[in-house]
Amino acid sequence: MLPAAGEFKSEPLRLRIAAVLRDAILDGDLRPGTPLTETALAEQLAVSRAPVREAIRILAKEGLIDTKPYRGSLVREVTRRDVEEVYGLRRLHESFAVERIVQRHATADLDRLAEVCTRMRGHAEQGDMRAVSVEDDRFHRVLIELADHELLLTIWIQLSHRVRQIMSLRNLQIEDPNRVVANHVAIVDALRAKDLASALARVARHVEEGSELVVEGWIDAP
Amino acid sequence: MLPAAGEFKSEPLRLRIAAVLRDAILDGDLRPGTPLTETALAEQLAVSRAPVREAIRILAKEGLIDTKPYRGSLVREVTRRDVEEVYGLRRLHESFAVERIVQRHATADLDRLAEVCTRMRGHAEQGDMRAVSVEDDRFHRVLIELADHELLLTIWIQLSHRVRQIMSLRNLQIEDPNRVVANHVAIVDALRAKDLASALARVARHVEEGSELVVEGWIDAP
DNA sequence: CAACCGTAGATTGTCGACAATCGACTTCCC
DNA sequence: GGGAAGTCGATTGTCGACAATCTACGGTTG
Repeated sequence: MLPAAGEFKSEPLRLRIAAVLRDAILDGDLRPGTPLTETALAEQLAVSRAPVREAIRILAKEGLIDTKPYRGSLVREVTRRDVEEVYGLRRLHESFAVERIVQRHATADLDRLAEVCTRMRGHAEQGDMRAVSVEDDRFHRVLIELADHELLLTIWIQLSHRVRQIMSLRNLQIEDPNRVVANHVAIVDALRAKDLASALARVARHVEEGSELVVEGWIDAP
Repeated sequence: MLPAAGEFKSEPLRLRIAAVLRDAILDGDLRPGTPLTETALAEQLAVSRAPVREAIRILAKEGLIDTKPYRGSLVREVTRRDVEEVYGLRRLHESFAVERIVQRHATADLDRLAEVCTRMRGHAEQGDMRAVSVEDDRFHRVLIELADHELLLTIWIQLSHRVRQIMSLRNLQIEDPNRVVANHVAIVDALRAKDLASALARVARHVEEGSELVVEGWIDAP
């Protein structure tokens, strides 16, 4: 098997740098408040300031970094309000996706969701919580994709980044994996049955649960 | 009266350039398909390529410009699908805002909306359709602001840009100004009465009308 | 001692030059 | 005449240097 095209013709530097920084932020390696100075990063990464600068701009647009003119950038603080807003919009957009899926009779594509569920169940049975949450992410990503709405997808991607960051900052996996699997299966079932009301309710409930789990006891930085 | 602070300490160049280009695109002066080369723009604006480059990146993130690595940028084409997607999300987000406004008992702030309506009515009576649509924009912007949701607002701003571009590309003002005013007043009334169902229906209807008016007869570039 | 001014250090903002890449055109060979 | 390799112009990608700006600190003055 030949390597993917992306391996040879490397992406522009700024995108690779942005990806590195993004992962570091989203995984909590760069905690909120950490200053990001162009010069220092450029030196560390052994590149010039130009691509670093552009990477920072990209992440700023994604809401991961705060930048003040002539003063520098730092990893954005995540307040309780941010968490509530992110989850609120997440619920809104997932509901929208569900509506469209039911309307568009995309029942055939639902197999993609079902596949994710079975993989998730496998990991759950083996107690691999890490893998479960990866499939969890994928599930919701696929759900949005099935809505067949480009603009929705781009907004969703931003939101999902924020969600990932929030989860890493509050690294608790106290959820019951079997329950998580059951929740997702229930959503697929409702979609298969084209039961819009039920699907909406289950999605809303699911997001709500996650939100409560995270918001509860969230402490804002002073 | 002293000049505003912004007059003295000028914003970073990239932002001013981005603003200029954005206005040009949104007003239809730069039509979709127009190539934007960094060198040419830099020369025209008598600046270096760096800030021009950043401005282009900003607009690319906003979905106004398409960029291909090493190939250049051009004003993004707007397809019928784009129009449908933009209006679909616009409706979604305005509905969300209405829900929050009713929930949060923000009835006092509704005066801000009422003010916009009266200004709009004034312009309508004088037949100044241009001014009416400016107030129209402001109305929906204020509506979103009243939802008191920062993330929603940032997404909305992007959406409103796209809406503005779409309107300029299809410069028809065949709407009856008095009808437009009445629609907005009706929304405020429903909000005042805390009649969520009615407010949602009226907003949805309003957006739908605008959408139909624009989508109808939209021709995609080949 | 307090308030103010000015300066120093750090950081971003802007610039011009060079390198890398892409797509189209040309040319060469069959 | 057709196909493929090579080349060329245009454009972006990257770089290092210099300028502009901000804040904090320290000195000065009443």
